[in-house]
Amino acid sequence: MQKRSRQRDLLLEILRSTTCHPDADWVFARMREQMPNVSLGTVYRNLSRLAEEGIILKLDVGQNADRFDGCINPHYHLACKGCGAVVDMPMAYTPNLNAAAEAESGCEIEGHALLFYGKCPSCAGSL
Amino acid sequence: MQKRSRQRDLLLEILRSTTCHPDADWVFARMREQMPNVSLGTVYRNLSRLAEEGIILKLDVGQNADRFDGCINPHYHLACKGCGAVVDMPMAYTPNLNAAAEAESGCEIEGHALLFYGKCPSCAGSL
DNA sequence: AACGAAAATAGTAACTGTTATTGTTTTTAT
DNA sequence: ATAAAAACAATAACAGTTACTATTTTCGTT
Repeated sequence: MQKRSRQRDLLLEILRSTTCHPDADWVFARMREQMPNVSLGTVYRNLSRLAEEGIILKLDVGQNADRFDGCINPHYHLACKGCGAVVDMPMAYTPNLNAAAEAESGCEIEGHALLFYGKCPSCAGSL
Repeated sequence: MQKRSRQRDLLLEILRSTTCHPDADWVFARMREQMPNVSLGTVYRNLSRLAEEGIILKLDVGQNADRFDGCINPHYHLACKGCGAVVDMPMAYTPNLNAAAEAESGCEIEGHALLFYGKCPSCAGSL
């Protein structure tokens, strides 16, 4: 039987109030500001759990640490080679890709992740 | 000034003779069969280096360990939730996606990775 | 072919992100 | 209010990877 916790509520609130696709450490730091004794394990445990429940999204962006996203409608991302940021791409999600992939492959497709690499608007042009 | 090494030559030969998108440990095991004193550090060092030089491909498939691919013409992959395998998808690479992404985003796109998740042909249907 | 500087290696220690463990606290149905 | 279940804080353990150091290999020069 599942029970609420102030820690998980705060975590979700923090994650939903940013667009920065943070990693566990960033979330931990924000949590500590309001709840100084929260432990890193709790952050990891709840991030995993919420992701498994489909309440948040876990992103694998090829950098060392996993990133998380409070926005769960399917969309694509760019990992910026300049500043390391992960930003949402303003382009339509293409559910057709799944069918296209299933067509000749013999695979059972459940979903896809499309990750662009390059430079975010702030870093483009600069270097 | 760059120098060849028997270790790196063997590594590349091994990687090019398989289609299984192995991780560092797998490569290490195959290396040891033919070169019993090779060290794991050497495997990691050369995998990174070859990937940086664009001679091989480093894949980030959301599992714990990075995977590597001796085939560098751009193509897409599926990470199988059943057996953990990473398989090539028989579908055309879409260079247009880069332009589409660049269009409204203000980003400078260098490339993209498209990863499907689901089940590979062997695992599809089974469970 | 031998020499020597630069590059690469083997072996090992260290580091990073994450998960597991354990004893305590919090939650919630009764 | 009670007590069982769930979640927690703190910390240890773990996996994958990188860094270090002393030794070996490569290869241009002699």
